[in-house]
This record gives sequence, C-alpha cells and structure tokens, in this order.
Amino acid sequence: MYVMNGGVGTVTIVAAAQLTHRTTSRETTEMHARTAVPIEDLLSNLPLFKGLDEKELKAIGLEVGQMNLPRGAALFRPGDPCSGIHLVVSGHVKISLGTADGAEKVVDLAGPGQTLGETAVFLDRPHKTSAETLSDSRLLHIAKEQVFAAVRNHPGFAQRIIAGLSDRLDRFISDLESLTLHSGTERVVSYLLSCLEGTSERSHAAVTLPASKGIIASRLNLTQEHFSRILHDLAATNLIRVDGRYIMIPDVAQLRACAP
Amino acid sequence: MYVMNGGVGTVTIVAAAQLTHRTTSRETTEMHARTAVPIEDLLSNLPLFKGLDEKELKAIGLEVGQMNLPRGAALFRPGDPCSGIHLVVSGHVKISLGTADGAEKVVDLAGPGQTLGETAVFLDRPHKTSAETLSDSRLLHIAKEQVFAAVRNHPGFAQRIIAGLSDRLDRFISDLESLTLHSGTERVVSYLLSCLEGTSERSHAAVTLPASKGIIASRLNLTQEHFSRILHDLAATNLIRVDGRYIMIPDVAQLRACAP
DNA sequence: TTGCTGCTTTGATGTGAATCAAATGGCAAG
DNA sequence: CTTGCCATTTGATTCACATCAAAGCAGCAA
Repeated sequence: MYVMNGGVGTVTIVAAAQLTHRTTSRETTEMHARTAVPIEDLLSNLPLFKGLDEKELKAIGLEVGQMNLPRGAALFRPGDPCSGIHLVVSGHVKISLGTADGAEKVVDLAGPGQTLGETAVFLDRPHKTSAETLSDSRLLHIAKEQVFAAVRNHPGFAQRIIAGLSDRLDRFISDLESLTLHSGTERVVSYLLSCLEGTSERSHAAVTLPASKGIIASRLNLTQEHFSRILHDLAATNLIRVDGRYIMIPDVAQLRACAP
Repeated sequence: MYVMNGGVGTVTIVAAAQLTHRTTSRETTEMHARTAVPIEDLLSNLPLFKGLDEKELKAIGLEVGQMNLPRGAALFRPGDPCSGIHLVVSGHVKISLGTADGAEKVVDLAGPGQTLGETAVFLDRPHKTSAETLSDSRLLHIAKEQVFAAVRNHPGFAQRIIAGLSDRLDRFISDLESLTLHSGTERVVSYLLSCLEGTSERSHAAVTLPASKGIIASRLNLTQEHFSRILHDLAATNLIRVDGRYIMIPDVAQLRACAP
C-alpha cells in the first residue's frame, strides 16, 4: 500500500501515488520539500524512546522506517493486517471507527509523539479502526517482528510500551468518564483545556484546533451542529473567542470553573 | 488496609476485619472455610502466566500474595496510592468511577483471570477508579516493585502484560463504540452475547448476570429503569426469558441478528 | 469575475433516554 | 404474620441532544 525504508537511518522520500487521498496541488508540492534527518535525533526526542541508553536506541533506530504522507492518506483500514506500529513525528492522524450505515466516530486524534496500532500488533489481530492523516505528516514505522524483538531484548523498550499503553488506557477511561458523566458543554471545555496541556500556565491562552470542527465534534461525541452551538454559547458569555480554528481563552481559570 | 502474605507459595488466611464492607453472617462464615492451594497451580492457569516456563513461573510465584475477601470489600478508592496489581482468581470485582455529585459509573466488571490496577502501577500514579468485590472473592496481589522486577527480568512476563493491556484497550474501544454508535437495546444484546463467550456454541443458552441489574445497567450506561424496560421488551418478543439474574436465550442466532 | 464545493452556522422539529415518583414483590429479622 | 429494607418494575414527565433543512461563507479553479 505504501513504500518505506527500513534499516537505513536517514530519510527516503515515500512514493504516495497510490494512497487514498484528497490532495491539493499546493500540498503535494510541499510534500517533496524536506531534508534528510538523522533518525536517532528524531527518536531520542520521542517519549517512546526517551531515556533509553544510546546502545538500545541505536539497535532499535536501525530498524525504523520513515514515511512522509500527504493529508488524507490512509494508514490502515479496519480489517487490514497490521504491519507494525506507527509513530507520529509531525502532523495529525485521525483514528476512527466506521459503522455499517456509513456513520463514523473519531476515537482519537494522534499528534506528535503518539503511537498508533500497538494493540493490533500485540494481539496479532487485524486492525479494527481506521487511521488517516489530517495534514501532511511525518511518521515512523517499526515492523511487527522488530517490535517483538525489541520487547524481548530491551526491557527498557518494553517498559516504554507498557507505559504508553497504560497512558492510553487511562485516557480512554477519562473519555469514557466525560462521555457518560459530563454534558456536551463540559466535554468541550475539558477538551479545550486538554489542548492547553504543556503550554505555559498563564491566565489567558489560545488554542488552534488540530482538525476541522466536524472531526473534533465527532471526537467529543457531538454533532457538528451541537458543537457549533456550544462554541457560540461559550463565546456569548465571553469565556472564549472563536475565529475559525483559532480559539482565544481570555481567562483559563474561569473556563475551567465552568461546569453548567 | 488489608493483610497478605508475600514470598510463601501457599495460602494464608487474610484478616478482613477492617475492610469497608457489608457482610451477612453467612458470608463471613464461608470466608474461613478453605484449603491451602499451591500457588503455582493457580498461576499456571491464569492467562497472565500461562505459557511461561517453569523457572519464570517459580520466580514470580514466590512473590505473589493471596487474599480472600468477602463481598463488598474495597480494594482501592480513587486517590489511593497503588500498591501493585491484583488478579482475580474467583469472584467478581466492580471497577467504577465516582463523580462529585455522588453518581457512579461502572467501568468494568473483572472476573476470574482478569487483572486490576496495572495502569496505576506503570504510570506510578494513584488510582483514579475504585474497586470493590461484588461477591466473596479470591485475589492475588503482586507488589509494584515485584511487577517492575518481573518486567525487567522476564521478557515473557512483559509480553503478557503488554498483551493484557492491549486486550483491555481493545475492549475499551469496543465499549466506546457501543456507547456512541449503538442503541441501548443493542448494547444489552451484545452484552448478553459477550457473556456467552467461551460457552459451547449451541442454538440455545443461558446466562447468569455476574452482578445486580443496577450494576449491569451502569456498566452498559443505562439507568436501572431503562435496562429493566429493555429486558422486558426482549422478553416480550421471546428473544430471551428472564428470571431474576438468570436469563435464558432460546435462540442465540436470532438474538444476535436483532439490531432494532 | 463566475461558479463550484466543502465547511460552518442557524433555525425548526423530533425523540431517546434520563429523571422523578410511586407501586410491587422478595427476603430476612423480629 | 408483620415489618422494613432492597431490588425491580411501571408510568408520567422533562430535557439534552440529534435530525432535518436551508442558508451563509470561504477557498479554489477556470
């Protein structure tokens, strides 16, 4: 389905011709403007690898393939056999569930540093979700067998994987909690706040949504329409200011305090 | 909070006097009637350990504590520091989230073979859920440090843990899917069907609910009332027959086919 | 410019499921 | 047998959110 390079250590350009995608001419041109990056520098900045000693890093790094994908590319679809795990370096990937009747629910939006497809690898099952890039993205790919080998030979790596899975599990529980215990407005508020994580703690702040409002709405289990209204209600009370995907939060504490 | 034995290999009786629980006299008496069981026999039957070689099993087995708890005992509450992972040998444990306003959502019902509390261990965070036995239960406990040691020293064990987490993650995704994409009735149907897993594939079958209808309802994200109604509707169309917690399914295929 | 196409907003209307309230039935203790 | 406590059922009412429909607006190609 897509081409990649393994066992090299520097970047090769990925042929993306056969990918399912919608690309504008401008985007495809950007696709080809990039420089070669030593892969270990990339790795050592990723949470999955951070803290591993140099030897381990090198051993694993050799086995990593790099992919550059345009917006709208499908990484996998439900039922696809799983080739390995993916790691987002830049860009955003939408992970979603499809239904028989064409509806779709966005399960997660993976940003830089996040991993995709571990469960399919470790349970040795085909994927049950589908993954698609939302913007031009750079990903790493580690093949299944190499993941297994790394888990066997590098306890540190196994620990990373476990921590990663635990974290995801925890976040899913939080999602489940929001979904069942909180109202639409509360979900939107806590989503906005979660977008701020890692940002310096100031009273005012701003967020740029990582995807279209329709996608975010699905992620929060709302209809586009409902999401739009909630955003407006919040803007009406001056808790936020909306300009397209750019959202200003004049008073973070006040927003946090609101649970209507 | 509770007493247990580590590093022994056979069973010690657990003092449960100080546990938060509601116990009838009959239940407490049963509590004290049991025999010593060599712990490795227990382990080798649990999915977490199955397939490990004898040496690994022995090494880990030495570090396991066994607990016998009456119904209604609290294993941990949100905010509690996490002592290690628990493993259900027999009985059922309710894992739930509490809200500020007293409401409660049952996240999972752990039965024999399942593990509790891994995420808190590996993320080194206090628990965010609470866990409580729903019936007299026998559990194993592996302390945090020993879990870490086992992960470091026994790649097989690490792999088990990873598989276990992956499986949980997958099931949570399924839950999320049901929750958002399926109706109440569909959720009930698929829950009933999931209770049949592992049972011999016959056209007719029966399930006994592992907990009170209120608990199950919460697990399925329904109110008691709504759950009750759905059960009635299904019974009205002869898809099931309800007698307390005992549910007869005359025609499994027909039930599976129903997605109103 | 024109016209297309996809995203977002807005309003009107409908419904599933929660909430409230009260009745029923079982079970254990007295 | 009665009393009281739970769990479950049932009905009536309410509300959040979805659905449907239509219009507004921006980006882009020609």
